[in-house]
Parts: sequence; C-alpha cells; structure tokens
Amino acid sequence: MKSPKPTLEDLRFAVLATDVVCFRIIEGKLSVLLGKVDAKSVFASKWAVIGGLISPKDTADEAARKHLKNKAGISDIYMEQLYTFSNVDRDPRGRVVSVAYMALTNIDPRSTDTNKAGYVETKWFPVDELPPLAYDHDEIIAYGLVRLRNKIRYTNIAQFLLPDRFTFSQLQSVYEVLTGEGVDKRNFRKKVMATNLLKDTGEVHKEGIMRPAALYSFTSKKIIITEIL
Amino acid sequence: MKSPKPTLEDLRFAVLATDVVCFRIIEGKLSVLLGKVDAKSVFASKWAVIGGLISPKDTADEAARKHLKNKAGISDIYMEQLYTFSNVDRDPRGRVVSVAYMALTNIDPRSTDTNKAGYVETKWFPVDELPPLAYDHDEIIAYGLVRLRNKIRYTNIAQFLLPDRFTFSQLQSVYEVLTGEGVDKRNFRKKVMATNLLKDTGEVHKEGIMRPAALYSFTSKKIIITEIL
DNA sequence: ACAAAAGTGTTGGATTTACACCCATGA
DNA sequence: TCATGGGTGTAAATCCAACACTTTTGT
Repeated sequence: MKSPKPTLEDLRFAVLATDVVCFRIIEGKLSVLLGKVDAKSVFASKWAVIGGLISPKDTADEAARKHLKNKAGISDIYMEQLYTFSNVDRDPRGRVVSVAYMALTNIDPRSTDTNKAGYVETKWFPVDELPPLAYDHDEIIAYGLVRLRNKIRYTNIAQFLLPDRFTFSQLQSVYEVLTGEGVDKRNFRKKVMATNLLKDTGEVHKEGIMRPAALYSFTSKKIIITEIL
Repeated sequence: MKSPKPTLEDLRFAVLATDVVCFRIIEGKLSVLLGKVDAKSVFASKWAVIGGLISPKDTADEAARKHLKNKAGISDIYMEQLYTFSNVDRDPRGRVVSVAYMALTNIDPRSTDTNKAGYVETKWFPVDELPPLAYDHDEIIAYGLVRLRNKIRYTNIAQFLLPDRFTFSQLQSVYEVLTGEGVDKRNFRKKVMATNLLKDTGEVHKEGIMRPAALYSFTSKKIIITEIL
C-alpha cells in the first residue's frame, strides 16, 4: 500500500495556477470577462477565465492579481477565493491545480496600454451566453455564480458591482439582475435602509429629463454580514 | 518586470498538502481532532490538524481522505473544502500550499488497529481549549469554525454531528453548542419541523428513568440549503 | 409518588407584503 | 404640459418570540 518514502522532488509534481472569474453587470446582464486561448494551445479558440500560473514568490492571491493586471489590465478590484480545483486530468498538458477566485467590478477596468500577454483577445460575455470554455472553466464559473448570487443576499458586496455613489434604482437593479426577480421598490428601500449599510451622500444624480436621484454610498468597504433580502 | 520564460521545472516549486479540521461534539463541547507533531519536526510538541502531503495521483479530496484514514483511522466521514492557504512562509521548511477541509462526525471514528503514521498521538481538544498549534493551523481551525457555525443555520449539516437516529433534544443541543445560545424547545421544534428536513422514524429511544423520546432522522444526506434558525 | 426528560398551544408584537399616487426636472 | 424615473405610507397578513404545564417512564 505504501511505496518507499518519496523524495521531495517526487512531491513537487504539480504546477499551481489561479483562475479569476471576473463579474460585471453590463446593460442589465451579469457578465464574465474571458480571454480567447492562444491558437497554439490544446484549447485553441476556446475561451478561459483570466488566470495563469503561480510563481514561487507569490501567494495565490498575489498571483491572481498579477494575472489580472498583466493579461487584462485590471488592478484594484474586489477579489475573494472561491475553491481549489485539483482534478488530476483537468489540464491535458499535465497536473495543474488551480486556486479559483471571484472578482467584481462596475466598470470595464481593462486599460488598453498594458501588456495583454496571454490571450488573443479579452471580452465580456453574459453568463447565459457563454462561448465554449477551456479546461473546467464552466465549473469554475458556475461555482462563482452560486457564490455571488448567495452572497449578495447577506453581505454588502453589491457595492463592488456599482460605482462609488449610486442611486437606489441602480442598487435595486443589481439585486434584480442577480436574483432574477423583480422587487417592489418601496419594500426594497425599507429593507436596505434597515441594514444601515448605506449612507446618503447628499448629492444628486441628474440625467436627462427626469427628476434627479439621491446618491448613496456604502458605509463600509469591508465585507459586512447581515441579512439584506 | 518579466523574467525570461520559466521552465516547467521552475514552476513546480510547491509541495501540495491538505489539512482537515475534524469536528465532533464531545460532552457538550465542540472539539477538534489534533495530532501531536513528531519530535524531529520544527514544530515538535506542537499540535496540528490531521493532514499531510498530496501525492501525484490524488486530488486534494482524495489525499485528505487518505490522510484521515492512515493517520487517524478515520473513513466514511462528511468532508468539505474550506480554503487554500498559500502564504509563502507558512511552512518554515519550504513552500507548501495547503488545501484545507472541514470534516464532521458524531462518534470517535479512530480505529486503533490502523497504521497511525504521522503523529505521536491523536487527541480531541475542545475548540476553546486548544494547545499550541503548528503552522498556521490556528487560522485554519478558525476558518473551519466560522464555516461550521454559519452553515448549521441554513443547511442540514447538523446531521453529520449526530447519530443516524437522534432525539429532538440531541438535535437542539447541537444547535445550542454551535451557536452558543439556548433556544426555547417549542419554538425550536416548530422551526425545524417547518423545514421538512426531518422524518420521524417511529422508533423511540429509552434511557434510564425518563420518558422515551421519539427518534428522528434527516430525510436527505445531501446538503440542502434552507433557512433553519 | 417522585424524579427526569418528553412533549405540546396560544397570544401579542413585530415584520413583511401588497399596493398607487404625487413629485421634480428638462425638453 | 408632458414624459420620465424618483420618491413616499398604510393596512392586512404573516411570522416570531415568549411563555408553563401535562405526560411518560422506571425506580
């Protein structure tokens, strides 16, 4: 049952990677940032979430942030660890264990001037219109979706899908997009207000022909756990 | 900024490990199974959660189960992944990335006849009376505690801390131990019954001089998400 | 008959849902 | 003045928390 004592080298069999499911709401659709895989790869012409290998001096978190920056020009983004995928054959090229993350943003944080090493192209896809995906990235995205859709109900992470100051309708829309169901705006306002997660900035948002809307912001950037919906 | 292309060998720098926080309620106290670290180790005489290295043919899950079996004689236990700890210096001997798990049981599953390679001794410690811990295992246990204490409120995992058939008082006691607060038994019964997670087995539990109690069991071994408390 | 835990209902207060109209603005 | 989204209150229904006594058994 037990083989002779393995050497340290025998145990360094795996390559560590990280994959980041980056979410953003675009035109009322929850979307994910994907990169088109290089033509030379086994997964040529398929799409993958942003990610790459972890290097010796980096933690998984640091590696995830570096790949976001180098391959998609994204920095300063909310990010949390999701799950570690370690199936033996999840990468046909060899043993790769991937620590998956979820990231949230409200704008397109891709800057065009950065080195976009790694992908032929990056593009946002609505989560219900995903292209063919490389590796086990369908599973990783599904895991991220579940996490996000649950966590929005009992934490203040909605803020990371919104600008710093936002109107109540914008906030309500985030909840409607993620839960897939509409809410009565008076009841929604009451519930959210009762949590004390928001403060009125005193400012207003004017847009076109309608009545200006009050702008709110979240009181804390830290994750706060409290029943919301 | 970017170094010349690293070779595959450069990327296989890390040893992969897994650590399992195994919980059990003993005499009204939530406890964790720890192993005393071998005298030759840097962490000699400290205690660690059950774990060890992942070998090339195993997923993290499989490795976790194997270590539980080989080092503590534990098999067939509920287990779920917690988090991956990848701090560069979490193990002074070198770069070790650990995929942490939480396991739950209701009995002492350690069989004495198995090969207890790995620890001088294994022992259950109440979570608020932990001995000095090796590595970052304090952090890993803390993470497991948070997960367990939250998840008991909205899933049926309490079942894994109980025998197959149990009385209502036993169930209530699990909740009281984990939440740290007492509950009115009439209200508790109403809430739990409303979830439809339990079925009455029709059997009764006799113990000593008191009135026999009806035995219940959970309707599903699968994790079900539903508001309980 | 008593000790010990099992089992059971009701009520008042709090929370939640459902629902419709006026407001402020720019064109 | 009109079109557009912004903003507000109330009543009925539901849910939840608080609360104490009777039952069953073995000794």
